[in-house]
Amino acid sequence: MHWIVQYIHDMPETTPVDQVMELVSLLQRDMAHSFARDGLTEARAHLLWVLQDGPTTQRALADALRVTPRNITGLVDGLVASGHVVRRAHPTDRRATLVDLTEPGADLLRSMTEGYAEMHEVLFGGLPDRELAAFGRTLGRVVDRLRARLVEEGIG
Amino acid sequence: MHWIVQYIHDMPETTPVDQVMELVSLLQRDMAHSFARDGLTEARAHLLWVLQDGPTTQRALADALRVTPRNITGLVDGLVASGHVVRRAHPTDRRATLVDLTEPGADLLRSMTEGYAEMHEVLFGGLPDRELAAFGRTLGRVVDRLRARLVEEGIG
DNA sequence: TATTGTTATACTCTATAACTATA
DNA sequence: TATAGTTATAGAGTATAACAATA
Repeated sequence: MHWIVQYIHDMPETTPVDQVMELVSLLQRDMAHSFARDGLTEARAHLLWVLQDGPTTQRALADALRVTPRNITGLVDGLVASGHVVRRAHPTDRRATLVDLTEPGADLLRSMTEGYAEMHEVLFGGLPDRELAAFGRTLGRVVDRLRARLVEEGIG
Repeated sequence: MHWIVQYIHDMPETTPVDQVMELVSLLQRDMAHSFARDGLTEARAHLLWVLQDGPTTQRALADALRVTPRNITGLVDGLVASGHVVRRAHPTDRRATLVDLTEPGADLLRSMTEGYAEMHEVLFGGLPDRELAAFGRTLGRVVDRLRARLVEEGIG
């Protein structure tokens, strides 16, 4: 299938898998840059992102970020120090801690959400609707395949 | 454009950007799992991958991996300890060190290359040629846009 | 003077294990 | 007993700064 990309970019060795890998690499760099500009690391940005859904226990954050509870302690410590979140007592479970956004944290999350929305324009702006629709259909299948593979391998 | 994915997956809030982000997330997890199975971290796997092109100076590795030369010292130390690479004297520049694959390192790189080739089947196997071609065309444009954005922002 | 790679130091993310408080 | 979060400890990746050897 080399010809697909050859035709467009004249890069004789580029395959669709290469394109996907480059997309991943570019997106990682772009996001890391955005987060750093906001004074965030990727892990802390991820945690903040999860807090969109409201105050969350550290246990739930550990599940969402797929890291151990111990890591959440450190990430929350950092975000408390930077003034983005606060720890609050859980109303019914005295073992648990709720992590909640501060006002500056909520502001930052809002700007992150706006950046996420702008990503649509960056990636797909000006693309014909039919082309975008077809792309979305195929991408949906690819994502489903990959998700199935992870489940198969017991990574899910 | 929400309807695109709604139509297929009945996930009312999923956008093409969400799909791309999930693709990135799933691929990261899949790769991290593969590398760990081979006793590698992502950073060391990346370094090994660059060595496909032959013996390489640490300076060149730093550029390829986009990290400081100091980091390369640590990564190469680890790969030397695990027996995957060796340091060799540069034939003409006595300041420089060439990093080269050992036989076990070359074997592992070969299996990584095979895994990369199999990724085509995982992601696209069974997809009609026309659909894959269209996907590759659109993905090429998306990657180009993203690359341009990074250059614009001075990240390139 | 500039470059290559190192030592020294520090920060972040990650993990496991042992522990306290609570359910 | 089980769960939520912490302290203790360790390893890996990253960075800057200062340095020695070489170009």
